[in-house]
Amino acid sequence: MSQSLRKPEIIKIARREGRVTVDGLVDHFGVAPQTIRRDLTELADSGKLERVHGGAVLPSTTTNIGYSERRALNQAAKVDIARVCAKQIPNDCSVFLNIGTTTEAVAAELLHHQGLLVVTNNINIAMILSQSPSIEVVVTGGNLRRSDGGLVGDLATQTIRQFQFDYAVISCSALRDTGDLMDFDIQEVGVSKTIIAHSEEVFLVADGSKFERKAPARIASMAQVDMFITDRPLSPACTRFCETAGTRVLYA
Amino acid sequence: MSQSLRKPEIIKIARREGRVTVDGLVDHFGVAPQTIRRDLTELADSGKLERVHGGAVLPSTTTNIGYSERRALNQAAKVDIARVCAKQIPNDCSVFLNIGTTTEAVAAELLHHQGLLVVTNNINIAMILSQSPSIEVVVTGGNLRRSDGGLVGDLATQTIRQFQFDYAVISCSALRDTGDLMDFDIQEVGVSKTIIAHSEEVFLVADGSKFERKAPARIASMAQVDMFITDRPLSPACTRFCETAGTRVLYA
DNA sequence: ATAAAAATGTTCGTTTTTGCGCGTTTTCCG
DNA sequence: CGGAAAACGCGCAAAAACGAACATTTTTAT
Repeated sequence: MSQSLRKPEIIKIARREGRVTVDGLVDHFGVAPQTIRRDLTELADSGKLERVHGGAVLPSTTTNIGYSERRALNQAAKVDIARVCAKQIPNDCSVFLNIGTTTEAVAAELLHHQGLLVVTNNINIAMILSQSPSIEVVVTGGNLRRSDGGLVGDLATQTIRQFQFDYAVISCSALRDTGDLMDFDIQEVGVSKTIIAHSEEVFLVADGSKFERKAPARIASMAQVDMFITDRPLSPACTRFCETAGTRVLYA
Repeated sequence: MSQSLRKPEIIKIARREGRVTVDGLVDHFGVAPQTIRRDLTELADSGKLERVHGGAVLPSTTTNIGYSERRALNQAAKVDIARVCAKQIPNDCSVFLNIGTTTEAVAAELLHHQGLLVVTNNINIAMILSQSPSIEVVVTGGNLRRSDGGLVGDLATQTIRQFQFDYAVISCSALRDTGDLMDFDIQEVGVSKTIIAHSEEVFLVADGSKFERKAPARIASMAQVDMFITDRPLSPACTRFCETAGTRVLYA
């Protein structure tokens, strides 16, 4: 099959966004629609994508709708945050990535790092990183949570306890002005706490919408986070809290 | 800059950007396009890059292609075997599925069972089974093997040791007439041995072509297998061995 | 210092890719 | 239901990229 420089990037975009449009790709690459159609047709023939009118989608009927919709939500912000986060991580070190669509975006941005050992309890991240030959991927055990591909429970914490990570990239369901990281799932909280305890540097990635959400279980305080990467300016109260706690804040 | 210095840098750029263009490299190094083409051709010949029109990309797709091609191989036989195997597994029990394309087919056939607890060290199986709301999926930890989505190593065996399964469905790389199950990967052997030790009933699924293959590492003897599901009649020697050992043989 | 060897640049014919016109199919909306 | 608009695929010509052969420069060895 003939190859093209564009095809790998089309797949990458499709993986990130869940779908691609002919028009969008025309703008992105600056080529004629016909050319994009040819690419999409060939990618569909080889099974990498599934052709639809106006573009193409991932062939994975597996990922459930709720999840892929959530993934698309605020995607642009997530990618920006992920890019900034990935820049903070050097080559040749060990990294933990936990559950979350933003951490998945970080995984995609890490694909071209070298000599990484990445441990994750997110099966989607494992699939993303398996593309790279220069990244060693370790998956924690655990109960598979259908809703988001996360591995949770005692098996997950057991595995994490056997490592000491250079960097941990974590996410959360909600954030409070008081500087508390909150989550919906109590099992996930146990995992996150263990991750923080076993990492030298903790990075929190979360877009601004997390401040508008509520969740019942407390994971940790921002004081335990070394760097917080987000997209919108924090509230004055939260800014003050981070300053006092010594948490660096980066804006994407 | 001499050639010896250019090639490593091309690879470095390719790793960082995911792709390189002839034009881009011409600008970067200030040499003629033909020189860059020669470099790229040689890098492609040595497998470091994959040549495409206008430049080159990382050869990451190669492993996936190899896998998807292998998956297609003998697919009809695998599905038949999988169907027979799935019929032998009741509802409401615990099952282990290990690495292998045939076991993946078994996973697909199990989708309509109820009340199963399935443990697996195969990430593809986890993805397949996550479609079913009535199956509890547990993934073992381990190092992700890019070639087939398998999780191997000490973490995997550690996890398995914490369970006792009603049924184990295992596969192997090759079979010998002497009734030995063989595998290519020594790490996988450790996992398989542990599975057998922690299961009440062991099912072996393997199509007939496995008898024509060779593999270096011995997993176990057929005597430790309770049921062997295959598609072609066994050799007389092997049939006799199974009778003596009390292994039931089913044909799909 | 000098000649052989290796690497690079140049030219040119060939192959691959791309863009455009146009008729057909699909989707959208009244 | 039906027509308009968008999207699609096909064939062909132009453009870009390619590889081979040969000239030229740089490096290496004696």
